[in-house]
Amino acid sequence: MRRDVFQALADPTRRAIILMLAVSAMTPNAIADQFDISRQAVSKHIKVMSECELLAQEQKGREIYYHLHADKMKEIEKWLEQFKQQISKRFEQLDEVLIQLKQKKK
Amino acid sequence: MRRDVFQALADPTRRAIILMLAVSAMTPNAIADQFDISRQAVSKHIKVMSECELLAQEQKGREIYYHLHADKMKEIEKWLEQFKQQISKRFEQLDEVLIQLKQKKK
DNA sequence: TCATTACGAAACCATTTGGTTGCAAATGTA
DNA sequence: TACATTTGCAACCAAATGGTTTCGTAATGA
Repeated sequence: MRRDVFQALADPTRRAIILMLAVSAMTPNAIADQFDISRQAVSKHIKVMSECELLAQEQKGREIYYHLHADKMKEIEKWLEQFKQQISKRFEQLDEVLIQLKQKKK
Repeated sequence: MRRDVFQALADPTRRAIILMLAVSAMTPNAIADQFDISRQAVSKHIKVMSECELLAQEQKGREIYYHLHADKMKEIEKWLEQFKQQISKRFEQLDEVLIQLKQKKK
């Protein structure tokens, strides 16, 4: 099983859960109330996100509050930075072509 | 089948392909040469990315050059913005708690 | 004309995914 | 103590995923 933040973001339900937990920690029941799927289905999503260290749990009596480990999202940003860096290479290559065309003219 | 940019990014091979195509368009064979999997496996990844409109093809004789539709990546950035906005709400709530504590002291 | 090359499509397979229902354990409450 | 609530875990299922091999077809070049 692949377990990284990209995998966590791949499912729309998980993305919605992440946006909710970004505001404040919640219990599985409270999260499940917001969706049309079963509590257990939500629990599975929570498990996936826990496995990629996006979530931390805090037991309070019989309730478990899930907190978002927001820093993990930086991995996405890091990749996006890498992506933009590659894009800039494209333009560098274009520049080279233009320079070569210029030299041919001479 | 879910077909969005998040899905496209979920697989590490696809992420690597995207980074390559960000620099310049490539043919399926040229892409496959960079990986240990079969050309057909790469073709499947290309298909997934095409279906979520991340790729555009340009036929040149018997070769097909796949170009990256880099703008599509903005959907990821858009979601990340939304995420950060939610995170900021968390601090607004914290501020409220502090204000309430202050008022209780009086 | 004919072999080669580049590619997509199809069939197949094991594994993963996203969902379900049922159950047991732990905790809080009457 | 008895009962209700919150939760995780296991079993199960259909569909999707990521890979393979095989085949068909269109363009290239000798």
